[in-house]
Amino acid sequence: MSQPLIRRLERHGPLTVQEKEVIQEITSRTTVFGPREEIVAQGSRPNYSSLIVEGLAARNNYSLDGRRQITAFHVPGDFADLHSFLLQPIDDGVAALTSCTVAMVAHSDLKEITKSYPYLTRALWHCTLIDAAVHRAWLTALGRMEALERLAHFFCELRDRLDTIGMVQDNSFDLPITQEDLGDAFGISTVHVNRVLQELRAEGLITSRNRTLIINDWERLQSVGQYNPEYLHVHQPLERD
Amino acid sequence: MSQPLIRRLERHGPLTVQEKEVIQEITSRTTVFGPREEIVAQGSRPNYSSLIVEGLAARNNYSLDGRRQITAFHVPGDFADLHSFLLQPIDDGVAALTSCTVAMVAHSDLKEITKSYPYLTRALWHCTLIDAAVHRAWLTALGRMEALERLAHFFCELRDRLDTIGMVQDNSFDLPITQEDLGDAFGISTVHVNRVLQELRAEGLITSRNRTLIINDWERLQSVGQYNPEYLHVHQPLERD
DNA sequence: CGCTGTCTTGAAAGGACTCAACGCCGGTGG
DNA sequence: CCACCGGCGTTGAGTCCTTTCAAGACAGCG
Repeated sequence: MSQPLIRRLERHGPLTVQEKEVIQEITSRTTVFGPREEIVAQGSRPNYSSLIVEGLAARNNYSLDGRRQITAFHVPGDFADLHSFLLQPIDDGVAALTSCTVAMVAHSDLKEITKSYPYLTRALWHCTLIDAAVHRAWLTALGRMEALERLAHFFCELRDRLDTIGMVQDNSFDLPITQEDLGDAFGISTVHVNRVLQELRAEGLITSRNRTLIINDWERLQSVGQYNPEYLHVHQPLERD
Repeated sequence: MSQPLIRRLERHGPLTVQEKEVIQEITSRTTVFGPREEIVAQGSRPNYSSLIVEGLAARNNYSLDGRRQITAFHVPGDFADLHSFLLQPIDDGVAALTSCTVAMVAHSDLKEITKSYPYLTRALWHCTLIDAAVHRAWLTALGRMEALERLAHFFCELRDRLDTIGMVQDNSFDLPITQEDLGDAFGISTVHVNRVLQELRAEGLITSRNRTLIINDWERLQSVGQYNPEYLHVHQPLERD
């Protein structure tokens, strides 16, 4: 299997043979985590960053009184905590939603990259910037959109992110996220998630059963969610020189 | 006046003379913007990043139907859109809240830094990671906290950020942010901001008059806002080698 | 002195929450 | 092979936080 990080970085421009070798090398150590298992603990100081090779993961931020906020979902090819390279301790823990294969990339290797591979450095930096751009899209959703719009927006986002890695067929994809998770991500109660999902179904926008989401009306779902995929910068070229 | 960016970066570790010279050089071109003036337009593709040298600025993200979400506030020493170096077009515009002195740092200069100054590169990357960490703290506030807690949390955050640049005296500081701005940042209506502020005042936590905020009970304000300053990474050391 | 942006207040309406109970389904173990 | 169990989804009713609309007060500025 080709390294998902290489594919991910090459979305923005080709890598040299040498760069690809470096990536291959630093991502060779992998571990498998079971569903609901914690990959990185909030408040810990790992000396590696976790790259999702396979599976779906979430970043959890528990507030002082124990409420959970999911700050990100991660698909294969995403670094779940690349920021822990420079930011310690880690302020949000990573947990597997499904069974996950994770590559542990040593921070020392990342540091070497910043010394010898300027383009790779910018590409990795770029990854963390997209992460932040998604945070901002979520901020707008949480701050200024209603529950129905938030979920519609998220389903659009997830569709596009999964599509770039070939995990969408006919606007349908696996959705191993519980209603409780959705609530914790988008600031609504589990009960209300349930009702909003019913509304999306009743509106003919989606079908969901057995952990599978089918988007029945892609145009209208985007419109309801006020979705504009630009913030994902999926194929934005990254200048090499 | 010593360059605020140098002071900012040196919070995490000393710079070499040469590094300081580089920073001094790339931040030499400055412009002044009046209150409410737009510094960078949403959707534009600037070839420089804006460093706030003096004044207070906000990042605005307008959704498709025109609602505004403020995604960040920036104090002197902050890059308002360092991410535009690698992420184009810019997804959130920058606007001055007060009169602002802004240094325009050419992206070409930043790219040169990534080629020749690994430590500076990591330090700048680090700046964008803290930016994202603040986003996550806001996500938790917007998703899982009530209006009262959100504002309490923000006042704690702002106090600490202003304190590191010497703009707080006796737990009081200038607050040139209107109630409408606060609402747009924390997902509440202007009317409700007003009522929540009254409650914070009635509880004896703050006093606010004439664009000045006085924190009367710092301990309790932090407790109400469930505030833990760790995510700001104010004095986290950044390894040089 | 009047204008305009900002702050304040009141009342009614609505979106979302909490609590509590029930249904569904796949997995486990006897 | 079936009963039990736990996780997840669904439903109903009452409550509460927050919004909207509308109007008035205040303050700085030209």
